[in-house]
Amino acid sequence: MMSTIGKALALLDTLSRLEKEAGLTDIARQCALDKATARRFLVELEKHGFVEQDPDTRRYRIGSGPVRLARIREARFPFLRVAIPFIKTLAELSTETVHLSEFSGGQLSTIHVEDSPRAHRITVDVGSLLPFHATASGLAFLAFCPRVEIDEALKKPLEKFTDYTVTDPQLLRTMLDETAARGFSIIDQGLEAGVISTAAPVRTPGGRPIGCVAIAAPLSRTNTAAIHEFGVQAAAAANAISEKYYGSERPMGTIAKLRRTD
Amino acid sequence: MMSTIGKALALLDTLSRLEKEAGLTDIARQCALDKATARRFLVELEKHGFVEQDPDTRRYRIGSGPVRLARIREARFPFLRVAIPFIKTLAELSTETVHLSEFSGGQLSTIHVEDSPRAHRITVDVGSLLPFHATASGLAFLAFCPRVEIDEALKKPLEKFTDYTVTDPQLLRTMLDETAARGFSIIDQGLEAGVISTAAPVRTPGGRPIGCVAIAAPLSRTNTAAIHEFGVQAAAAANAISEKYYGSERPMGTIAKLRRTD
DNA sequence: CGCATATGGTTCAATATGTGAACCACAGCT
DNA sequence: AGCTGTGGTTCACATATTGAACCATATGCG
Repeated sequence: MMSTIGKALALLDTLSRLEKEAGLTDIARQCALDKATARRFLVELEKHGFVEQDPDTRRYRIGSGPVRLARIREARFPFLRVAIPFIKTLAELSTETVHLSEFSGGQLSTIHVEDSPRAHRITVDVGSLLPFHATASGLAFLAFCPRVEIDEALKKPLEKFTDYTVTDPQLLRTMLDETAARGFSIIDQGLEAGVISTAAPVRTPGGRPIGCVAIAAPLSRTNTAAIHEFGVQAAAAANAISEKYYGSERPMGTIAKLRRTD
Repeated sequence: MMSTIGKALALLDTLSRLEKEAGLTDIARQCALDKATARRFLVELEKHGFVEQDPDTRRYRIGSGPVRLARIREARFPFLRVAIPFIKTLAELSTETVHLSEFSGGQLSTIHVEDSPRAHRITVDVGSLLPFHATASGLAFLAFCPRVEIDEALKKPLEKFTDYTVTDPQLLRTMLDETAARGFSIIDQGLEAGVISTAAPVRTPGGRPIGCVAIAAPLSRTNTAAIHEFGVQAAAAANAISEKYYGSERPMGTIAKLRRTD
């Protein structure tokens, strides 16, 4: 069974996914918890500032506790601060929307977006989740994970978001192999029709992916060559971030050759 | 006894206070938990991205889970975004250090600071905690809280930070009354010698304080008139933030008259 | 080298802790 | 009046949490 802590954090998570503040009954239902249990959790979380209850409406929302922790985390581990300049440059270079994701709590979520300067562009919301099998980021992340984690990810039911979403584990495996070999992933309309994306992982010196740099473009104005160029650029940016972030430790195997020779 | 959730969140909190990443034994000791318990918590927290374990050093640090939540919180409840311009303006106007605090988890903590442009200035760290009885912010916050919460706050042992720190509950009560009547608080060297501060609460339309705007100045270059002027400015800023933040709902009683007539 | 003492991590019986059906109290609606 | 929806509370029962004692490994040291 899931621990109490796990349940409480899951509650926080669902509360964060809700469109807006929610009432006790709602929250309990959404989390599949008893009303009494949900309330005990909420009270406990509130004591520590992780949730707040509006004194008027009595509805609950995420509190400012996480904000405090986030500031400390960012101060010690300034992933965003390091990565954003590269993302910005990449957005200018590619003239397409570039977004950065981070792996956290078993999910890959968008942590920064630089919009394409063009009028016709892809928009991505900060905070949105990126399914492993249906997005370039997901694929790029998974491709550099240990075998076990790939197996586990592909074991779960894979949602079909568009007519083009690949849900066959076997086919996904070959796509992952290609991604690993190439250093970047390409997904054609996996999550949304009309969008093609490419992504490459930011990795620790040990080679573990911690997030991805992705470029998303309207399918209508791209071709194979352009996508490959984007992929190379994304890989270069991801690699540059990894290096800058972790200092100039050993430049990590497989993907190193992809660094642009500039 | 404290709930499991409480203990886990307390662990997160102490982990956040530690200067850097910490090992299992350290963490267990700091949180007064058994090693086994601490580890179970850490594992559980890690599953949800609230802590990370460095794969090499095996030490633990705050994870990126809180960052996700914080972004969502700030998107829905953009306190900082709304408040910062006012804080900036106030810093320019007063030429002293201005800081913004927020109530969370039973504590008042600093969430933003605009430094004085002067060389000789007070510095305040983002994240630092503001004791209710010894800071202008604490006093301003408490002064507009319901009686019960004042009683509770004054019941706790009150630390004496400097020779000037007021720790007598009775005297503090009269100071709170003055603060409530005036709309802003003044604390003379309550937390640090040589520093005088004034603060005013940001409040919900219902009148509940959610945080404070405070101005901190070196005692040596201020006088009664200047401090009062700062107080009025802080109250005006706090009020402006409250209004902007909560829309133009009813301008909330007591403090309304303090809005600057500009 | 061997012994001592750190560290991170694991086990399992005892019990403190969390659980949830049933329970209020209140508010809005018919 | 009743009905139905909230938020919130209680308490006997069940189970998740606890921590002393336990590894395994690593570092320090005479």
